[in-house]
Amino acid sequence: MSDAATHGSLTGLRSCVRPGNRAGGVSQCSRCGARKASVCNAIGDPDLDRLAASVVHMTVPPGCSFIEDGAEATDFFNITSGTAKLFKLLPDGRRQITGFATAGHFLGLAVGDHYAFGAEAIDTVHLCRFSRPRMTRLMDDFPRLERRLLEEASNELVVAQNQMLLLGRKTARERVATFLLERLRNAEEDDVLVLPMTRTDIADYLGLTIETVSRTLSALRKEGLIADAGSHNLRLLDADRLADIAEGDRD
Amino acid sequence: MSDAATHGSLTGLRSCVRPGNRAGGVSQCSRCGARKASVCNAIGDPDLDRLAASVVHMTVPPGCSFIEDGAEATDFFNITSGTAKLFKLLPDGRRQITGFATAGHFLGLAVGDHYAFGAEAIDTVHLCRFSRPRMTRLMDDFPRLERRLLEEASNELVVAQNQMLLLGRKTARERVATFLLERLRNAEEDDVLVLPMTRTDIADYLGLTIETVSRTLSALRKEGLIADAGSHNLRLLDADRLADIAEGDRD
DNA sequence: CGCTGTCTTGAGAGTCCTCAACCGTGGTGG
DNA sequence: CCACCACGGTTGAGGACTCTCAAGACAGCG
Repeated sequence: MSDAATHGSLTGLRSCVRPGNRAGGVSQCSRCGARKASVCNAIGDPDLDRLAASVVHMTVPPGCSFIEDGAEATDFFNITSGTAKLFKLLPDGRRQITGFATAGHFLGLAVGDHYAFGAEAIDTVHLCRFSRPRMTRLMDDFPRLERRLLEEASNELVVAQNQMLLLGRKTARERVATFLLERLRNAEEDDVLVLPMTRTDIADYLGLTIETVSRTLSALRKEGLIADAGSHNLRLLDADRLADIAEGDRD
Repeated sequence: MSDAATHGSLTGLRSCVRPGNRAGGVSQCSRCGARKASVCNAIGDPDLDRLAASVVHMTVPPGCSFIEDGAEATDFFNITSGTAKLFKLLPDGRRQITGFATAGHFLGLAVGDHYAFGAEAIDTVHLCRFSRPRMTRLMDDFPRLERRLLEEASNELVVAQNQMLLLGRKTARERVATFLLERLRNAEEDDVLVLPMTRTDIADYLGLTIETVSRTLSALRKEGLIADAGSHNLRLLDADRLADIAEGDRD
């Protein structure tokens, strides 16, 4: 944890999160934009007040961490907007980003009672915090919620296996192509994707260096497969070709 | 899926599994050696007959696959003895082993209704097969089972994140050291570990080539950190030093 | 005893990393 | 207003770690 600063922005470590407010009225959860995509949709409208009473809303400014690797796992989190990075560190500061979490993602599943990863906001992140005891009670009362969580965990496992394949067996070019297509799913438009994270984040996610990421993107640009579309935006010009590259076809 | 044969033993693809028998008597599950470590321990003795009636025992010979990537996910599996490898393939045959599953491991959690990985027996594997509908009914009737599964999935996620760190950021030497220590946990003796898998499997698990694995083991042997202990066995002579290496300390 | 498959070891090549310089943008303060 | 700095990103040259290709050693088995 020494010179992690050389690898990331690292404003983190001391959490710079505002205390947060208990969710005000009954309608809070029903108006939540992330509800459709999140585990909360396992709880029906009539019971939403139970849910709303169990959560604390929080706002995490960019660059601030809200889960610290190894800390006691006291809470679960549900992201309602923004993007966070989840990561693990080696003692010498090498970092692996294990995933980017956006609206609807549920965080905090841990073995034992300590988090096994860190989490830091990339842009401003809004999230709901559940204490463990409250969450347990919710699961007791709403079995559908528990089933939904199992479903979510299964999804994450599949994603993790894909990422292992990427990290263990794909070339830099294939990794970047895979990443771009993956980002497409989080995109609003058909071919324009938003990259709120820095090159350093992308590199730490793909198991590469920022130079290799930059060079690879430049190459794809030169080949007419992608184009700039403003700051932190990219346009995919040939997603089919990128998909071929991502799977290792031809080069 | 073309020349995967160049990367692994690959007797697989066509499943060579014997049909299997319904678990005979009530006592089958209570005598199961894997019960202690498996999700089945969520179900109390009085209900074990319900459990036993829901499973089919199967024996999978070495080298045979019992889960095929992309196939319809009709069953869950619980390994009771032996070791299986879980893997994903790229179209050109590159393989990533995402994990080794031993007694107590629960397999088959999938997103949607298709498996996202393949599974193949390394040595002779004995397992219990649950059909999805039966499993769903069991979870309905035994909420503790469902909670246990969520716990298991959380564990797997933590393991997966560690593996991503390994694949994305560790050197060959660190990877091998990490692997050896990981194997130590599955070992019966304090310092002797069993490696039922081939070098090819280890390489595909660590994101390396068999040559690099072999060279790295030779180097550790030369340094007096490990020693041969018979076929497929290794003795760890300095686990502390290996732990340092695994985390990137000094060299 | 020869065959086959696994493992080991060596030499050379290639991909990606390291080190370094440079560019562009945004914020700050003289 | 603009110089200055900090930060993120790009590009280049050289090097290192791991891969590829190849040959040989070893063990199991018909």
